[in-house]
Amino acid sequence: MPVMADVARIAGVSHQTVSRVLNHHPNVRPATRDRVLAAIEELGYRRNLSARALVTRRTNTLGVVAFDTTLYGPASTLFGLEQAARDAGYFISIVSLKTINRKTVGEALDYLAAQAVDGLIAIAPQVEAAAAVSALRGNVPVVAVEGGEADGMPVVAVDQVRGAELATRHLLDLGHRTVWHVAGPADWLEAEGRRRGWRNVLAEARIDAPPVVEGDWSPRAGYTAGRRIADEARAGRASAVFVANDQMALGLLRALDEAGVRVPQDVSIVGFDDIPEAEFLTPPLTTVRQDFAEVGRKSIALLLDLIEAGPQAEPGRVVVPPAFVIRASTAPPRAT
Amino acid sequence: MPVMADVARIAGVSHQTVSRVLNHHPNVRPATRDRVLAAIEELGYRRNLSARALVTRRTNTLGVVAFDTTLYGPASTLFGLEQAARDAGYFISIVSLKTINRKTVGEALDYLAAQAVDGLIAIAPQVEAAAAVSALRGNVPVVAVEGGEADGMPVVAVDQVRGAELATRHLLDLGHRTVWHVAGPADWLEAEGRRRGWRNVLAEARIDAPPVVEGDWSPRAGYTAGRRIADEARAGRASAVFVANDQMALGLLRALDEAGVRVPQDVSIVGFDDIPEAEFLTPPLTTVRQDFAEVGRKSIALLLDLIEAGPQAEPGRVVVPPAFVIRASTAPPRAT
DNA sequence: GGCTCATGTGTGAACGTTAACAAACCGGGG
DNA sequence: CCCCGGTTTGTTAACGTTCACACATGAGCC
Repeated sequence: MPVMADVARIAGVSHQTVSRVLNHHPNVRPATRDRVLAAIEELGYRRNLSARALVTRRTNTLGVVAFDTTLYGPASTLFGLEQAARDAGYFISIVSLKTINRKTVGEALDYLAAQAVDGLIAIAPQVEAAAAVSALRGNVPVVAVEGGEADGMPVVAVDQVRGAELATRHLLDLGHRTVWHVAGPADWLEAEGRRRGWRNVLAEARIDAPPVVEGDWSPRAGYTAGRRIADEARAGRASAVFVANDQMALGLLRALDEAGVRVPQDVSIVGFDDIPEAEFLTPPLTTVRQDFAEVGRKSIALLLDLIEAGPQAEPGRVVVPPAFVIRASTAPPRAT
Repeated sequence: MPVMADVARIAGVSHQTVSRVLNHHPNVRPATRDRVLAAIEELGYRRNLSARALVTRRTNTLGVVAFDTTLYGPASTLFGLEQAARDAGYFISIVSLKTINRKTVGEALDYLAAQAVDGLIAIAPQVEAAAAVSALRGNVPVVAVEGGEADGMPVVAVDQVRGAELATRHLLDLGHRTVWHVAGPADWLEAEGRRRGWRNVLAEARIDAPPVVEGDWSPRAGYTAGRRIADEARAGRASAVFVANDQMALGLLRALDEAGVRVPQDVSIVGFDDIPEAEFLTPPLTTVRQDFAEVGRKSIALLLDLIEAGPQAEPGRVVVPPAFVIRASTAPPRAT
């Protein structure tokens, strides 16, 4: 493998001049630059990033701590993150956690610290995760994705509350007397936001909120919730449900079908996420779309700002608006 | 940040001894080792990987080239890969491609080469992708995941043919006269394998294969295929379908439902992948499960072997068996 | 013509680690 | 007592970059 000195020899300059060309230093005569570039081309030279990192103390690598990257949301965010980082000339190193607690988060940060990442993105959807990252980060800049406002960490997130409000209001506007809610796990920030948005709208409309049906995001939880909802529907107490994510909505749809409760004739359903499957469920699901790719891009942009600006930059919170997608799982109630 | 020399001073040894302790060199007196370890602990010292990489010429980083990591399969494989690499003390650098062709693959490999990765995993599900990677890799060891036997690259893959055979045979065993197939894109290796398995079983049973219905993995394609299948079913020509993946099966289910074709009474459906949603579709989907995590682990293991062994290692092909999961979308035909 | 100043280029020394070699130490056998 | 081999430790020189500085060169000005 050729090194800088080889290029320098071929181009008839010093290695320092080669370095200057590579780093786009202004004070290089065009003719010289061309000679160097030609030599680089000729030798197929690539600079050694380890050597560079050693002296500049920057690795050009960003660390990402994520949780269950198998789910559509995190996977899409990751994709956006990776894309944006690459465009910005950064490398990305990912740690996917199976469980989130202080210990696993600590190990993840250790692992990334070992790599001397220049910055950190924490996909920290749980209250505890955000806190753990905040507590354990050294003095690396950190951006939280979908995190809370915890401890002055800058945050990039979809406006969950607004999304939930759109969903709930849509159901009320259709004429439903009230809206049930199948929620995500209580310690997830997104679940909390969606719950709040739902509650906001009901409160505003002076409607007593039905009890929250707890779930864990999984289709199975949605199925279990669906049996409960089916009972309520048959008793005439439920005609509209806002489900905290599409996967649960899918399970719920299954349970309602089993119970002979028709959607949307008997019960209207709204989901959250707009997974690729949503459009092809039976019936096609009305849902709230999150632009995960945009979240990824915004996060990288914010993190790079932070790295440039140094620690004096103020936290800030970047919010990405959700979109509401109306399909066939919602309709006016039968007996208006 | 403390460096090796600082640790050495505190421990009263030379930096070289510190290095030896860190690298588990045998010839260090236990007492000395303990002193060094204590000093490391005291200072919170971590070694600088850039400096290490500079002199050892190994970055301890593995590159992964992937395609659409938003899908369940690739995302799960990635997760397994990441897990396994971390366990083995390696870092992972990922490039997710939006489109696969020689140019994009070339850029991806360039990007990873810039990082001087020690080895490469190519999630190369398309014929062309595998070829591109094979052609453009330098002399880095490469393992293809779900790739073809192209050009002597070692491959780790789920046995697609066998999975398809299990699915098709199951339908025939139930008494169906023939089995239709909704296939994936022709240039995907997995699609090809599943198609072959389906054809094998029909040929073995001396049944003329119905025309292949082409799809592109998406729920939408499944929906389109479903309208076709519904027509065939009403005409009494189709009572069983093997769909090349679960997402398409989902869309197909939707189309059949719309057309008033009942599953499994009128038509039996088998999918492929066992996505988390499969169990909660209406009806719960009989499908072929792929152990993506295992694929990830096996790939890393194979790649590390290759890195150790050097280029003389023979290619080899590691096959992960699929599992067949029977649920409620398959039944004997109505008129036996 | 000599001075200043900007521009372009080269020289040497880091950066923090590992590798190669050398030296010191220790116990045992002659 | 001395030499020999193995174990343990230290010294020095890489690895390939960038940074700080010094040195040319040439233009512009008095």
